[in-house]
Amino acid sequence: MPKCNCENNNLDMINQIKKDMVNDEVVFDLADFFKVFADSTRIKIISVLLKSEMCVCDIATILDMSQSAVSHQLRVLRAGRLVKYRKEGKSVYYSLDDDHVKTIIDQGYSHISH
Amino acid sequence: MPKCNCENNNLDMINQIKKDMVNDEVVFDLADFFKVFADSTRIKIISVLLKSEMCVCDIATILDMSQSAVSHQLRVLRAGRLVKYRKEGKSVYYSLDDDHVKTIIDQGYSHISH
DNA sequence: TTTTCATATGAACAACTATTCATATGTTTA
DNA sequence: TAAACATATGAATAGTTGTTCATATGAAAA
Repeated sequence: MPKCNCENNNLDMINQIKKDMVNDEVVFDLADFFKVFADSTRIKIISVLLKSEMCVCDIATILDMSQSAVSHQLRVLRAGRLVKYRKEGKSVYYSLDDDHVKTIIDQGYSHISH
Repeated sequence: MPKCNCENNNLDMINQIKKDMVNDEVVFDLADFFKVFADSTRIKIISVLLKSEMCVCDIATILDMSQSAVSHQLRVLRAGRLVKYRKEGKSVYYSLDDDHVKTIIDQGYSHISH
């Protein structure tokens, strides 16, 4: 089955690892989860929400972005279950809805500042 | 400056958060870091390397992928400084090169299995 | 040295994604 | 009720990304 002759990798080991591989669907879900963090706009939105609950318009103001662009990205954050929201009058207030978010962001910072 | 009347967000607060916002370049770097995790192929490669150092060909065999596709993705992992490699004869052995990798993957799993 | 093998890489293409623009929805105020 | 406001969303577009195919590089074997 292996096409090469990497001398330290025997067939048994390869077959074992292949068998132990995580289910494809789980891997896709995990990749989708990280995709949420893989955009600078969404990271900025998360950064703002780490400081305070905030309405869409104020997020747009702080980030110098259009209301539409922010709303589209909040939709992605919602789909990823990273934010929750509450409606109050005409406004919608978003806030973080996951304990892992800060941890993951911090791990990321920790890495890039090697 | 704020275009809306979200009553609990005053101008001072908005300006303060705006001023405290992380530098754009850092945010881009952070997004780029998470982009590395935002692909199922790369997550699979990382999963394999979490178990053992491995040559390119064996990774391709385990994941049922072309050598070229794996090599291209290893390049991305290398650029993100997530893997290191050593050459031995004709083969190149890759392994994980960052303590945060397992932590971040685990955090991800922790989230998606809510 | 020539061939074979393991890996890397450039170009091309298809699929995906973020933003913009226009508009819809739903709430409050006049 | 009509107008104004805050947010959401669909369509279109530009930019990005992952894979394939062909080929290059570099090392070992014949």
